Amino acid sequence: MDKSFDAAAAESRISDAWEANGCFKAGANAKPGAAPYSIMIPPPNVTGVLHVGHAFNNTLQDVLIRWHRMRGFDTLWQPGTDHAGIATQMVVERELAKQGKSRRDMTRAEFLNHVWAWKKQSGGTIVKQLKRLGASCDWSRLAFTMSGAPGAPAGEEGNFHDAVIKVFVDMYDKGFIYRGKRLVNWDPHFETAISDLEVENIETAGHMWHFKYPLAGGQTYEYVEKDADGNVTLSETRDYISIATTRPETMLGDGAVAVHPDDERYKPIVGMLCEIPVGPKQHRRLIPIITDDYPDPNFGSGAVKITGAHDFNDYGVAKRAGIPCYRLMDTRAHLRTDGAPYAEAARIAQEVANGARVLTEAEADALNLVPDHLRGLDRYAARQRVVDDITAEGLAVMTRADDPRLGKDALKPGAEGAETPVPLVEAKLITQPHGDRSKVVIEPMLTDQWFVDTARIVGPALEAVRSGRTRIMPEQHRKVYFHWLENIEPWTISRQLWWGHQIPVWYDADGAMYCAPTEAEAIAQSGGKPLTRDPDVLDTWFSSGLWPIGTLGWPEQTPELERYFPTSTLVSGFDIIFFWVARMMMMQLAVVGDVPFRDVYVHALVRDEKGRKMSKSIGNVLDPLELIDEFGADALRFTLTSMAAMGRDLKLSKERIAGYRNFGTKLWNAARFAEMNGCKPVAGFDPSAVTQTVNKWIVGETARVRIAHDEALSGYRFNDAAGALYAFVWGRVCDWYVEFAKPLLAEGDAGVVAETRATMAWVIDQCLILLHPTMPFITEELWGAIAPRDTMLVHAEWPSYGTDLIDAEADREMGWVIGLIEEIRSIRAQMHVPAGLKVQLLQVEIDARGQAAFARNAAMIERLARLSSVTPVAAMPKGAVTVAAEGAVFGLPIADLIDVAEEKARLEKTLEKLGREIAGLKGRLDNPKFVESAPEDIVDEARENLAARAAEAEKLAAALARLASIG
RNA sequence: GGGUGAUUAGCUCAGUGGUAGAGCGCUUCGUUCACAUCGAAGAUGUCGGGGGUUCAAAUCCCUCAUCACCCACCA
Repeated sequence: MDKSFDAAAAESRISDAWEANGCFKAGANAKPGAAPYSIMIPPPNVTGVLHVGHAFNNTLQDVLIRWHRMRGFDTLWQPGTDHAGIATQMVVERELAKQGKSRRDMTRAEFLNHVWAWKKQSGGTIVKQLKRLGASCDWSRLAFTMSGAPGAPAGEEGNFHDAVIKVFVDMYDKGFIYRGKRLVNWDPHFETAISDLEVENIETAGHMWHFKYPLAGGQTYEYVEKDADGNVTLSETRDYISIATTRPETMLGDGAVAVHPDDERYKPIVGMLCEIPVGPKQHRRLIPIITDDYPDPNFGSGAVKITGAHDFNDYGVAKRAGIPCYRLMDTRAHLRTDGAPYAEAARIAQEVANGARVLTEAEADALNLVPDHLRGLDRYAARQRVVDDITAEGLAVMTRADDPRLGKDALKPGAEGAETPVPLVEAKLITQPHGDRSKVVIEPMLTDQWFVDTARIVGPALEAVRSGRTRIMPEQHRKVYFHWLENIEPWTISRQLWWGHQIPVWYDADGAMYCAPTEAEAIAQSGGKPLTRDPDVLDTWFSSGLWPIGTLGWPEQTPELERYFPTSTLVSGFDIIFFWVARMMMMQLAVVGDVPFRDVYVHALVRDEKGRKMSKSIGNVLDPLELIDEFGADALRFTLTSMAAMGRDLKLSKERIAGYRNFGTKLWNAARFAEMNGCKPVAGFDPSAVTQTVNKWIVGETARVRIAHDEALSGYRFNDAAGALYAFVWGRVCDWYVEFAKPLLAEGDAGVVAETRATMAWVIDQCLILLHPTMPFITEELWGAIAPRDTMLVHAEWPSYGTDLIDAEADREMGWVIGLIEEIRSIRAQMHVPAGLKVQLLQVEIDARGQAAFARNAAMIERLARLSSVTPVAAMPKGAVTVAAEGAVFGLPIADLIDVAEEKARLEKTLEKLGREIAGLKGRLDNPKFVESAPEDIVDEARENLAARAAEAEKLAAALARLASIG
């Protein structure tokens, strides 16, 4: 065997062997009559490359799957990828752009061919990367959320598309899906609607302008402001109403100005008309001043302009008050260029405002109220023009340059100075919605879209978690889940993209809708009319919401669906609880009436060592593949598993991974030691039949760690499971058992040597088995290297031994031996005894139990404490250092080597510490309430502790006294 | 504006009622035949502040402070 594990060389070889032997296939290694255990992989984007988050998520899944597989469950880990509508279309369009091509120059079918071609070429990347991590998915079942879609090339067959379409049609028929013109989040970059969840609200520096809307016909009113006590603080005659806005360009689409019904300041003018201070003077529009509960009298001027087509709040007000919504922008958020010239549109709008005319929604939408000189401008360019125009006209509200409201980032055109009036433009932090993919500011847009009426299917999803039919762990995420579902809004599912599942709805010439799985059926429904299909596709999450049943063959009642659904565990990051987990719950319950999974384990985010989210722009991204290259997949996996404490973000650093790489090397060398000492696995070895104390002890320790590991993993406490294994392998097996075994193997009689070899081989095997779920590669390699085996380690039998292997007497004895060795080592180090020098141990007094323990383990103690001999003496000689152990006193005659003062200091320090402990224990035991109320075992433990500490203190006090007599 | 979580050794973090641990780092020593990707020994903590419950609090409750994240329509 080499000195260390060559991960780079071994990993691909081992991976190939696992796959070649079908080790990961559904049901592989299942015991007869085994219970199913299934996990659905969160499908990574087909465009994706493996990042640390994937590595984390999939490591945890693999640990669970490998553990269950070894335990003989009928396992399925279902892999696959997601077509990721927007993300993929974005990538392919970018690729096309490099070749000077654009989607707009080709037909839909042509573009989709490009996407499929791209998917074929690079869609397998992430799958290969998952394999490098060691993910033991049943790769023969690799699924894709667009398989079987029309236009899919050979090799992309499957029925996922059919399942998605069937669900859409069913939900449409039940009325769970509807179409309507609504204000939706519009991404001007991708030119599509997106759902609420795809919007990120980001606080950005912005401005709030204050403008005057003149009252129609030069009317005036007395504007009165009062303080909280009702004292008048301002009273003046005004011919305008002051409006504050962060988006002046939307003034063009105003349909009204709203004030709160209780706002005394504006009561005189409610019902009047005021003028929008933009556009050609001769066609300036007048709009009504209305009341609504929405305006907050304490914010801004208390008056809000109502632009129903470009603001969600305004939309609500407009709907309530019957104010028309005038759309100002096109799909790119440029001001509209279509429709009649401004003069004509403004005239019609004015008739509406005057109450002389009523527009239908469609008529209002067709009206382009953008003044001619602003048409075609980008929204931000338009904003500047509008502000300039109004300011030039003198309709900006003026204030003094030292007005604190202006803030340091306020726009202050013209002269500076406190006495100089400037337009009131407040510098303000504005929370603005951004597209999570495009990063551009979202424009609320009035468009026709498809929606899932989530309120109608949310009930069962709430109930399933409330009742515990599906468990969400850690518990805190239940609240998040409940909160979101209890306040759920309709889900916008249509996207104005080409890559995705096209909505199965057709329209006839009159606009009547026909929803059917195929065009032929839609035509039949219509009675044979010519139809055109809705061009939109479905939100990616609509199809991934069907991932559990879709991958198992639904709507066919396949054996896999029968066997593995509902799935056992879902492992997901908290960031997609709403996007994915909640929607899978709702949709599976709505479609097949059952929960998609029993347990949901929600893990945290991986961050960099400074706790920042990893992002390309910061440049702090750790590439898992590079980490695997550098440290091996096992090291990365063990690190992630060790850090997977529930509910907390984890900060990943290379140092930590290096530490666990070293752990692998440690294991490797323990196995190497075993090999070099002829420790071969013995068929039929019975761990309960060993006779040597040290062997009994390590067998018991092995049982302990198996129990601890399994309990931890059953509760999804991955870090505890990994920690227990680490402490056992390094802290018990390597630090002690291997060292104990050395003298036995070198000097023991034939029987002892044979038993120790067999035990050592067994212990190493147990280490490999127990570590395999977290460190599959190195353990598989060692498994094969140690001996010829019937099966690969991936299919080895998981042990079930329990506490019956723990021998209390062996435990106690080895605890005593280890304690004694540590004590002697500690004294040697503190007294500066040269490490290589062997010293004599004097046995001053020892009870029968200690005598026996010492005798059985003398060779080990001598070796590990570096003793030259052990000599019984009648009394502690002068100059010997006292070594106190339970039931015994030893001495180290190292007088000529030590400094009396130093030894005195050592004893005093130890005594002081003991004294504190004794005082604490005494204090508790002297308190009658403690003895009465505390559990018996706690009290007993305290008593035993006190006795042991007191005995030790006594011995050390004696030693100190003796030392004083010398000095 | 709501909500959730965090605050423990120099750093990163475990620890859900019994008197505080790990890894890394640090100090000293070590070429003992598995391993220097190692070994031995060691130092370092008013467990964020304050109050309460309890025989007993890092742990439960209240409060304050700071930080992080999520959700949210203040023009």
